Amino acid sequence: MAQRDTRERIVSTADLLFYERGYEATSFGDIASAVGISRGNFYHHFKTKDEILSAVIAQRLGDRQMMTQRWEAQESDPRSRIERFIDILLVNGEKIRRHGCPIGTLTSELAKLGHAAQAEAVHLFSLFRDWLAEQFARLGRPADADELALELLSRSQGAATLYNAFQDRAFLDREVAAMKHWLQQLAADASAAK
Amino acid sequence: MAQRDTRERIVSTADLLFYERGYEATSFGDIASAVGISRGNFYHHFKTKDEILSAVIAQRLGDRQMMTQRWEAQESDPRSRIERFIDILLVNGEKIRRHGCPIGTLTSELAKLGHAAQAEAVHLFSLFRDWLAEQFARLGRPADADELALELLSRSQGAATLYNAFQDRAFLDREVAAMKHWLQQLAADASAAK
DNA sequence: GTCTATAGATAGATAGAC
DNA sequence: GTCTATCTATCTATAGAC
Repeated sequence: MAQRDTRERIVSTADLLFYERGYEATSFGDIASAVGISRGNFYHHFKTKDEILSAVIAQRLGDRQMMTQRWEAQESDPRSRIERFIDILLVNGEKIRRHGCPIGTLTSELAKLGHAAQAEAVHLFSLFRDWLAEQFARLGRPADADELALELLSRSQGAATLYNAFQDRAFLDREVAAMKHWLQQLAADASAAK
Repeated sequence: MAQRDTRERIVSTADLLFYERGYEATSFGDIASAVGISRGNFYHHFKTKDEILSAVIAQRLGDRQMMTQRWEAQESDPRSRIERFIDILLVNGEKIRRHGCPIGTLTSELAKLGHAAQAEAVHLFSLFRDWLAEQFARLGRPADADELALELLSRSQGAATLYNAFQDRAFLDREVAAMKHWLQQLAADASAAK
């Protein structure tokens, strides 16, 4: 299955380069030389640049879905699961400092390009939005679970953007602490209401 | 002063196109045809693409500085001034829905490109950061004025990014209301401490 | 100060040998 | 399935006529 291997290597390499340099700024030649194949071979696997973008987004969707499933398996209570989401900012801190959030920056770029795949990229946000909403509902906030999910997504996006701009680690740590404190208050209020 | 006019038209047009399509995706030809001049004439005013980017950032800096000065002239108390900042999200709502925040998206793109002008673009954030910090200090929070300024900047960035992605006006309105409520609490706490 | 013409590099994409 | 060679379009940038 050498074909399958090459295809996967192309997608993984494109995923990384699209994140680090941006979609528009990454050429077929960049990807081909990074994978170690010729441009001609490249076109045997993907006919257009749009095709590889779709494959990259699909891979990211799969990755993130596995991530949330792992959190569900490892953490039993919704608050701990949501904390795992917040911790992405710390776990991927160095990457975010250099290249921003891989979901937010891709979505923004595709929106500007008027690219058809923008809707697919937004699915990446929707995946976390829906998963977080489910956790907030279980935490005792079924009525405004979706609003809380969007609010947390929004805060993490803002933190990623400003950390990328200012590169101020103290700011990132404060934002993470603030989100966890906000989450703790929600959990405490929910317990008191019972 | 036909030269000066042409130069200004180039900068204004580039400013708009860089915002709507992104810096990398906008070519000299795009700018030249939008202005209504030839590509050759273009190079009489700007020798490289980097030069025009610097001019665009400088113009945005001037615009935003005038904006904050206008807010200072029109609003006497710091809380009203900070509210004017929050209101940008509503005033420019339609543009943000389609193209995101002009400062956040430019900074992110330049960071990915490893572009030298990224530092200049971050100055745009710093301008608002410093101005907001001054207002928070006057509001009675001199000790953590800069932290509060970054927190508000962060929230507005997150709101802009998610509004651009989901295009959900109700979400944007909720975020604006939440920021104003947070500001009101800060002002009330500051008054009580006196 | 504005234009046309064009260089030189690189982009996405294709054809065909092996 | 991988390669080389090549096409066409477009990009940034320059030269020189008017």
